Amino acid sequence: MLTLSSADIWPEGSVALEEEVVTAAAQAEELDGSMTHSSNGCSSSVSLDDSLTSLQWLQEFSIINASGNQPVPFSGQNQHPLCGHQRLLGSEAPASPMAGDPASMGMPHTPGKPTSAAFSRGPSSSALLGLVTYGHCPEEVDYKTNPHIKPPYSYATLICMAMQASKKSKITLSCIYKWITDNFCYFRHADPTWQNSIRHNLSLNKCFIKVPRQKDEPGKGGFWKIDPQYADRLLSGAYKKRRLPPVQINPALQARVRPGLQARPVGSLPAVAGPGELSISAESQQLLQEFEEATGVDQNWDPCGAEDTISGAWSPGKACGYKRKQPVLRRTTVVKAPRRSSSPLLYVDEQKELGSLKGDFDWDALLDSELCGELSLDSTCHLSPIERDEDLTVRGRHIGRPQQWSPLEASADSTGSHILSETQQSSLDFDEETFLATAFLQSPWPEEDEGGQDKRIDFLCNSGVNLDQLLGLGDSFSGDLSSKIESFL
DNA sequence: TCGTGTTTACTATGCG
DNA sequence: CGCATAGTAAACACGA
Repeated sequence: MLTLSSADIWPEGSVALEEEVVTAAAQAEELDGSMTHSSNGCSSSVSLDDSLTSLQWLQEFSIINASGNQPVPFSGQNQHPLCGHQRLLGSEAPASPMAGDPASMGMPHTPGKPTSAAFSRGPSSSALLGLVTYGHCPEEVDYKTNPHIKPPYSYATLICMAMQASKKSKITLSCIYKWITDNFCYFRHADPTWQNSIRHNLSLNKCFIKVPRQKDEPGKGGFWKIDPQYADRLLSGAYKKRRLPPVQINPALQARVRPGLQARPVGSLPAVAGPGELSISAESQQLLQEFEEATGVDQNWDPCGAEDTISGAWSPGKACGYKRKQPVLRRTTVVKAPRRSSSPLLYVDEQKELGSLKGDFDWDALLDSELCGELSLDSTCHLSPIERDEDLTVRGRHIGRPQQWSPLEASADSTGSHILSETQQSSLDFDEETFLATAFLQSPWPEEDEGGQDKRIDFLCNSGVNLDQLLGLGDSFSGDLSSKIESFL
């Protein structure tokens, strides 16, 4: 039994265990296809002989472990301290198993999976909410369960997060894939070309260092680690994802939600969902129609894009008005058929192979983290102090109080869904997103009740991770940011 | 065959 | 407008 502390493994931790980690990771990879272990407890002690094979390090990212054998931090509805509206936490997930993942309708649900479903309010509305989440900010979208909204993080950041989440000095490409798909539902259903982008990013980005697999190590590919000197840049948001278009909806799912839409007038919706389609209540359809009318989504919706979607050749850019030129036949005269998205199968396979997702990355927990316990995200995605009157400045940006809600928010009633204007969206700064995400990574425990605190303490006791280590994260975190967080804590 | 890794090309976006 | 960054697509090589 070997216990790894975060100081040992991330990001500049001792490399004394590196060989063990590599070997264990290789073993884990060998068993990758059978990673169906359920959590064998919440201890953060990492046992090389079993936990690495079960990727327990990912399990440790379960913030609100709402599994049936774990106390549920939240029960019922909570007035979310951040956004000032009703939201359901933790315990809601089992009650509405598919709430956050309408695209997985019919898929076996893992009871107690900490699906946060921050703004999903039931199976009928969740799909809609995914669609109407306009100008989303990460704290308003449950990326873990919302298959419609592409996370606003750059691939480099996603990779970095995966690496950091792994708590290992190096991880395999497949682990990166897995972490991303585990924690961002979007990628479970998206065209798998994002994996190409991940690989492209790993190869091209100086931040990532390839660690070749030892000769005697079985498995494919090598390991990847983050260059510590770039880690802070990544985590501090220096590597920004370019601003997102107003709406990034997974057209593959959009097509399922709105089959045959192109044959209908703009703004209209199918009255009855057919087989294999998502069932959307009339109320939800009304909301969606209102949304479309308000935002003009359909005005920008290109039926040709839908065709592309049907054929599986989709990219987020295409879905949001990116008029790609006619494909230029370069380097080859052979026009390959567009790759059909294998995401549904992928998802099925994942469910079968992986069982419960190991990489619980609960965005609700991010919201409810200690950091956010005193901060909120207003409609402009700015952090706002809740309990305090004084304003805050994060990374040079003023943090204001929530000031306005979109009209559609009211129409979304208790859903609490935020519909942000484009201007508001444009104000979304990746620094803050990364800040929050990183803050979560460092302090992923909600401070909502004793159970949560107990778990946190338990983790700290068992994992050998102290707060300083969490806050320090080597050089991966800029000092000013750390001090700000510490001041919040 | 498939996963992995590299490379090139192109386009979009944001910013000075 | 030019540059840097980022995303997408594709070709290709290599090894398990």
